[in-house]
Amino acid sequence: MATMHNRGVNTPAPTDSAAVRRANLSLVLRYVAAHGPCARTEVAAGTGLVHASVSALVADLIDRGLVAEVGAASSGGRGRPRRLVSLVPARVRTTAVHVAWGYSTVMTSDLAGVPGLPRQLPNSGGPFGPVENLADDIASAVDAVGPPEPGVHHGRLVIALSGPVTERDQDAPSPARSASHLARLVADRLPGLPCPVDVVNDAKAAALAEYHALAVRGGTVAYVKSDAGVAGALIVNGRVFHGSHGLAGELGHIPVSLDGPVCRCGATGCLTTYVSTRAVLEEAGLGGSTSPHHASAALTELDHRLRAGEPVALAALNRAGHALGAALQSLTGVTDPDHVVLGGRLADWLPWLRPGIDARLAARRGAFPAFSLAVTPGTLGADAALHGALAAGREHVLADPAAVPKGS
Amino acid sequence: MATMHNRGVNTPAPTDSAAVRRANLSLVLRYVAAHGPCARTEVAAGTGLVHASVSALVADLIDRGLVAEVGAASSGGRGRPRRLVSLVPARVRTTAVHVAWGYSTVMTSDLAGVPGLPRQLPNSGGPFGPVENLADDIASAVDAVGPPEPGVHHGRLVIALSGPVTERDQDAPSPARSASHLARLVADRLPGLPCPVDVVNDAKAAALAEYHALAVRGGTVAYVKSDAGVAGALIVNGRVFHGSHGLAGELGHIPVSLDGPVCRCGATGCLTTYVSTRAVLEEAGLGGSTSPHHASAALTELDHRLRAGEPVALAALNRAGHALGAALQSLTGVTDPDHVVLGGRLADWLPWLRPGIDARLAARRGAFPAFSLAVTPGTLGADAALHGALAAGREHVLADPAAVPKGS
DNA sequence: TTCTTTATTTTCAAGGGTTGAAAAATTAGA
DNA sequence: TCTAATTTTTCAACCCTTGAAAATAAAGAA
Repeated sequence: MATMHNRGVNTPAPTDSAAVRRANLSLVLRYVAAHGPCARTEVAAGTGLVHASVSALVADLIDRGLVAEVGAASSGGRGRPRRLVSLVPARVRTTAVHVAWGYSTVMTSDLAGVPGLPRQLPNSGGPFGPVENLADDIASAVDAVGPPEPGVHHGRLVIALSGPVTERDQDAPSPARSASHLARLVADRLPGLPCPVDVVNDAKAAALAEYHALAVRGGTVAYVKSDAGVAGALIVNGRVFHGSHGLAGELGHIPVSLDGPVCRCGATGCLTTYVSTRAVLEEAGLGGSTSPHHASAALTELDHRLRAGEPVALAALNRAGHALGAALQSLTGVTDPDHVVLGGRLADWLPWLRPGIDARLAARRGAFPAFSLAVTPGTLGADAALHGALAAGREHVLADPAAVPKGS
Repeated sequence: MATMHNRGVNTPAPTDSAAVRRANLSLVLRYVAAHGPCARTEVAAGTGLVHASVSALVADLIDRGLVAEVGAASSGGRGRPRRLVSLVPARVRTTAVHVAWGYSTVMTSDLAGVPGLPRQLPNSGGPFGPVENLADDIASAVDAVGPPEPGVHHGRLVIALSGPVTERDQDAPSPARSASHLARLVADRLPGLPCPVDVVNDAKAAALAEYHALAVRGGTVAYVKSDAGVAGALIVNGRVFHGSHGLAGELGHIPVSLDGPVCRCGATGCLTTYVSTRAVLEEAGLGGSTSPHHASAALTELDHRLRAGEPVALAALNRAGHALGAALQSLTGVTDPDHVVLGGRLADWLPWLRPGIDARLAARRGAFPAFSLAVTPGTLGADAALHGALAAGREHVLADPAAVPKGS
């Protein structure tokens, strides 16, 4: 009797020559994308591939429209002039949708990462509503930007979301709220757009975007933001680190003190109780109302008072800074990043938070000579999640150019 | 003028058919190692490779002596009987050395992970001495177990070490104390053993060993131990996670409280000040002397008092348990592991630590339904680092069987 | 102007890898 | 003794990279 064994989920798939082609196509495309117009010789030297291979690979990429010749360039000396090839950014369009409470935002980008203008449109609810409504909202947002022009390949639709639909199916509260189910619902509503649909967590997407904005290669980068809630994510070697249940990098409920305020989560001394917008506003004497409108006005008022040097406001931020510093101390002890990016309100507040952060990290700096940790404000503002979703979409094309069809 | 571009450190190397062969050889070897004697058909079904490929790959592995036919096995029905192939564990020997203060321990293992008896021998110092002495000690430890028998391939010599020689060159305090320099010194002293030499951190090696002992696949596992000092490591998908400066997982200096005792590192409220052996002994009224002999006696005495229900001793452990629980709360918030293994003294103390740990983690369990975190004692005791070093050595062979030479 | 030199790109045979189909091997049952 | 069934091996076909040789194209020299 023949025993049929299926490969386990963690068993790698067999490798064949197609995988080799994929990897080398990706290598060449990334090189051209990163180094601008360049000759085949330069690509060969930069990638370690041989001239002959580069010729074939570039020809393949030209067939797929991802790369084009942009004329010759005599390099000073004699000899056959170099024929420069360059990325064709417009060949691939990536679309990202971010669903918030009351409105959705949609944005596209080309392969070079140049984004189109973001478009906002009202929706029927938020990420916490029925999943069918969610799919409707996403589909109409995508419809609003219209179909891609002929000859433009639609690479991927990426949905940035926070709420009960999670990035990985195994973390979803129920099968109906799994990423794959939402993706299928959206795809069904967009029959004219036959492209893969991904769901990413919005905080993780924002982290990825800020990581790319740093323009560092590799390393470990942590991202912490505070808006409605405190969230965060960890980027390791350019990829989101999920952890076992998709909760890695979520610093909101890190304990800062053994006996701090009681958090909504039930624990005591969570970071959230020190640095959330609500906590800071209350500590500054500006709390009381929960309406979004009032909160916005209160934030403006807080900013005025901070700039005016009002002692109560300064004390509130100082308290938050020390708490955040302690959290970063924990973060550093566990994951040893070299960079922390602060997003949301934390980016605006950083000047007033920094003394507390530095005080907490000073000891560590002294004890470990090799230790270094840069703490900087995020540069992308509220659109960070959208930009990250677009970057995730582009990454798929760069990693597997063979998925873009050949022929004009 | 031709511009020569070298590939950047993070740029992947080009892929070729040799890489394909390597990957598939590894796939087949891992399958045979994990599933015991099995027929080629079974390997094909389990790996996704085609019969023809499996035949060729198995023949290659037989050539290298890593696998052998172990006779036929009629599978009940009619048809040509299956010819079972099995791992040949004795084909490869891996050696690990652990250097401690005053003595070194050396152990070997075959490819199946069955270890030889550990051997201890006195050395001229510890990991903090001159690197030349370190190399001498390691070389004489390896000499003590003798050369491998003819026909046995020596896969790798792995050195488990804690101290100023770090696992990665970039984390070393000076070039003279880099892992590659030590490896070269050791290799020079062992001219008869032409095999690669690796240096791994002993806490990280112990973490890897405990991970393998759990027999889980993938996931995120954290390891924390307390002996002379508090250390730890993080295993992600079966590999050590280093972080940016090789300090990831080092929980010793996580802040547990904003205003705790002052630590030697300069910060306040570090985990070390609550759970280190010294701190617990002092808290239990058994501190005072720093001699190793006295500490050992004090630990035995502490154990007696704990079992007798002595209130001061119980209080000391309770304090440590709550601190450790808070640290695990931080750990969970940052990296979201599904398993924490406690090593060293912590494994012995776990029964008395658990109430504090559980109290701290209870809130988190309630807030995140999907959250789960098992906390278990390590099962490998003091030899964990050696076992981990051996596992790291075996992993190299399993990942690249082509490095083992062909021919008997 | 023509020839030589130089640098880039393409072409081509060779070698290694996987694959699918056919052939060979081997045993149980008719 | 023959047939069916199952496993293993063989073999031609195809894909990919590689190294060397050929083709291409411009600058400088005669």
